Amino acid sequence: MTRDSLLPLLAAHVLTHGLGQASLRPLARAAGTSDRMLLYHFGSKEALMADLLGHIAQVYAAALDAAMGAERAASRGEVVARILAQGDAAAMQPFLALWWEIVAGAVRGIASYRTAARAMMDELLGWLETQMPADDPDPKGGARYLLTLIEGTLMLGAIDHGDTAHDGLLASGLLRP
Amino acid sequence: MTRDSLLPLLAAHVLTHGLGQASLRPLARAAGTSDRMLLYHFGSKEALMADLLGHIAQVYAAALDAAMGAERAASRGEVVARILAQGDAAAMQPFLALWWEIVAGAVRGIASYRTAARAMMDELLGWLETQMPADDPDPKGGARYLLTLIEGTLMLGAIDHGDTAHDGLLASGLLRP
DNA sequence: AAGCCTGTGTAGCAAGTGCTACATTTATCG
DNA sequence: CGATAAATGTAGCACTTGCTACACAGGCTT
Repeated sequence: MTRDSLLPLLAAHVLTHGLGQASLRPLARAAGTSDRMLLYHFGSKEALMADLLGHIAQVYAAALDAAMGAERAASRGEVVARILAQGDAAAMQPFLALWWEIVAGAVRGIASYRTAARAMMDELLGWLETQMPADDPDPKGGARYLLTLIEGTLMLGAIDHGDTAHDGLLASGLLRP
Repeated sequence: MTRDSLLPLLAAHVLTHGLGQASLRPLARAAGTSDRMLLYHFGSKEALMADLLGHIAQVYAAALDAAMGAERAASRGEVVARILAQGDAAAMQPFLALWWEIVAGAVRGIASYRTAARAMMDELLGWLETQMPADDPDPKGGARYLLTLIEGTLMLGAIDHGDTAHDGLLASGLLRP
């Protein structure tokens, strides 16, 4: 059991149960080892969480790569629709649920959370830029505009205000009814 | 020490220290009482949190009321600028920091968090509608559009991507450079 | 073969968690 | 005043938290 072979098991547990349940003994159980060994491999819980969040950010990046469509979208609205469909996919749900815990931790100043949040958002923004329509007049600014809208939509969806966000997107003119 | 006189003290502690540190003994210390008495007044920690989050939602609503400008904005961009300036205000920072913990809890299915999140977002949306320009062609949809943008901006700001959001707002055409 | 480093199990510690039992004070009402 | 109820203090329980001390195996080099 090396450190690298443990990370996927730990990530799986955190993705389904959340960061609140991420204490050493449950994590160890999920990875088939003991709290003693987790500390042996990672040094401390803080270091473990840093490694783990880093690993999760990598997995997220890989998931985005895998989801990257071959051909570009024809309009900004199509980009938004594609990404939101992507966000609704079952495979992305655990990431979304985890995301808000990471944001909350980042705001509270926990360094590893900040790092993971930045990494995941950089990844998403980069991906978004590649997805912009070929004839977009301002792909860079447009990607940032869409990212802001998308994140707002995801947040509203997370608190049962999905309809609000949907109506907002309709009013933006990006989506057709 | 009645239940209602305790709530502001508890809210103050939670607003500055976060929900992660909200265990009975620290809360009791902040309110000048004992864990024993908190349970006596609220019945259980779960009930306490429900009451507390409800109270915080009320305080938030009051803060929004107090911040409501007298005259309407002239354009959607001005509405966004006003609200973001409002969000940057020191008085709102504790609410913002708490907000993401509430969202994270809501996503994990904790009922009282969901309720508080809904209440606060309903309040903000209602406030936003009153702030829309008088000549806006679609105040209701527009408010939802702006809400989505604003929440996305706040989230990006929370993870050091404030510049990204700002560029996005510029690209949206709502804000002038 | 002797020693040593890496990996692992067992047991435990001090602190903190929500909550409870019991006793006691304080206030209210007949 | 005396009784009854509401409010509070003191101790503690069973459990979880991150982390550590100690022992002990197995394979490695010399």
